[in-house]
Amino acid sequence: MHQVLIRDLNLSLTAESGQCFRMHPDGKGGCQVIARGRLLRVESLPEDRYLFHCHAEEYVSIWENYFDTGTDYARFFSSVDPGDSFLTRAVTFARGLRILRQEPWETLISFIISQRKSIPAIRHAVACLSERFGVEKTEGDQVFHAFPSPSALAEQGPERLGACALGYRTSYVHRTAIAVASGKFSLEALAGAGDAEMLESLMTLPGVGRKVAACVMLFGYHRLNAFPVDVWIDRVLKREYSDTFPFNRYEGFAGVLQQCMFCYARSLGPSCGTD
DNA sequence: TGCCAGGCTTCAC
DNA sequence: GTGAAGCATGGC
Repeated sequence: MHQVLIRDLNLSLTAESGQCFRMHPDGKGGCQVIARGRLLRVESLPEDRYLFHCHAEEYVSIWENYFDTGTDYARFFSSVDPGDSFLTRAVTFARGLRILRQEPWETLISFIISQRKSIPAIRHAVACLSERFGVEKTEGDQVFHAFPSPSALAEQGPERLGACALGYRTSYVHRTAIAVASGKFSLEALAGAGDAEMLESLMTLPGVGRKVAACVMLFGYHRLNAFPVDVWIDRVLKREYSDTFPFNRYEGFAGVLQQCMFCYARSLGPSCGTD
């Protein structure tokens, strides 16, 4: 057990923000998350304190980084143009949201699966792949499955992968797994690339277009300037900004604001509160 | 029952 | 280079 003080952290909002699919709120401000081959429970305590159900060493070596506790999000939010009422409302709504530092591989496959799927459907597919093809582990008296490795997915036939409701994305997942498992595509080497090079490189993978690549950059490589445009953000950019969002003003962290707008827009519904 | 979902690929033009 | 069609399936 390890107790820490973390300001500006909203675990349930982060868990349901659509950036991760194996993090579940406990309904009391805490959560349970499976990531980096481990299962962790976090309890919320009064006055911005959190009880991590792990040793202090594990907190320092893994979770401190995973929850991105070292980044000053208040600085991002306070830089928002006060005259931009939509963005001001979005960052107020999303206070406590963090961009998790997830593993590139899991993020890549999760967002290939995500295309034209709802968030609950993505969760089910990711859970199914993990349960069927991931290594079984235990944490205390709880059994869980790590996210499957590239080779574990590459060696499955498409019919076995497709049993997890991947639909037409099955061959994308399979072919991408083969590319990574064979070493033909190195996610490790990509970490040293510049943003433009990383985007182009990711888009060479099957099933990875501009939007999925941006998600992998933002959520898997913590490139905070990456700005995924999905159907929700596309509606926001058109309705609120007439397709002229001031990216230059938010250079270096536009992706954090994008995630705030995504959460806020979803809370309003498809009409973005215009009806 | 019908519509929509954190889109991508393919193929005309 | 641009735009439209087609795609599998689950959730609401």
